[in-house]
Amino acid sequence: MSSSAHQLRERGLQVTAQRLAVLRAVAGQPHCTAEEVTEAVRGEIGVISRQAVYDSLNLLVQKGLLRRIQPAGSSALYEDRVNDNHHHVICRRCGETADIDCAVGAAPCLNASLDSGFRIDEAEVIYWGVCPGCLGQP
Amino acid sequence: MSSSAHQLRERGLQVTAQRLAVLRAVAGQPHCTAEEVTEAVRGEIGVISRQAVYDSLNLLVQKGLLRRIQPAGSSALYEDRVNDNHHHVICRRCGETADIDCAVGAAPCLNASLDSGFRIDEAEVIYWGVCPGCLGQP
DNA sequence: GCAAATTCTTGACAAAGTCAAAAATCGGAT
DNA sequence: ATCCGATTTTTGACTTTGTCAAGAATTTGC
Repeated sequence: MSSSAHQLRERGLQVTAQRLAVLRAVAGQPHCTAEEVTEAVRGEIGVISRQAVYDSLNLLVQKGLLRRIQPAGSSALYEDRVNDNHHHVICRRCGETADIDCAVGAAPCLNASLDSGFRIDEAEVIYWGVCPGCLGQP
Repeated sequence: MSSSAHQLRERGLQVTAQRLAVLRAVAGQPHCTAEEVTEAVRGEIGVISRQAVYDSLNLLVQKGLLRRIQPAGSSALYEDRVNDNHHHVICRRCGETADIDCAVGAAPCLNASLDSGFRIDEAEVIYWGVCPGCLGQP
């Protein structure tokens, strides 16, 4: 099995109620903000400090258990879909964020950059548009 | 001709020393921050308020004279290359940002999103890696 | 169960940007 | 050329998102 506790231990991290609750919060609400995580965790384990939320999120992102996206005009969002090269569509009107699988393949557009001199390790793609809900109300 | 002043008037905007200086600042230093714009403008016309910088940048972005990119972990950057579908590479170590033309074509990856229900109008791509300069010093 | 290391809490702080109202400037009409 | 209304800029407080640092609490290997 691969419980959250186990995943933490595997990476040399201590298992704490806060971290477990943060992981659950993100799993339960993909594309959530740090603030939404805080609220969800408080609903579950009572209290958590803002700093613990940020520490946990940063650490979990760094250890590869969570992924952070940071779209223009919004605070950072977190999700637990990791290592699967998907991208995001964001609604310009309501900010709704959805996952999207890139049709180009496993490494979208990575061939674009051969002559830049950079050693590139990630291509991040964000699509901007209007979501189905907002399309209905012009 | 298409001077900056002319471009402003075309869009129904008044021509002010501040706006012209902001446009020149961004043209002279692509991928600059609002703060760098402020410094450049102050060097040129003496004083400008922070609010005027933000107002101008926002307005010019909205009117299509500038483009804003907002990479994770950095403040917003502005550039005057507009309407030409280029993307960006950012160095994870020093933050250097360079332009890059997408090899995929004029509308990169836009086909990815047919089944999302979103009406997509832009695909924003940011490549993350290490720049030539930083590669030399490990 | 204990000690050392890690983690959490608390509270101050920082950066980036926005809000609102008053002052100044721009530009078309006289 | 000047005036007046509309737009733009200044000023200064405020908000949001996140970080820093030090001490208290928790976790975990022994």
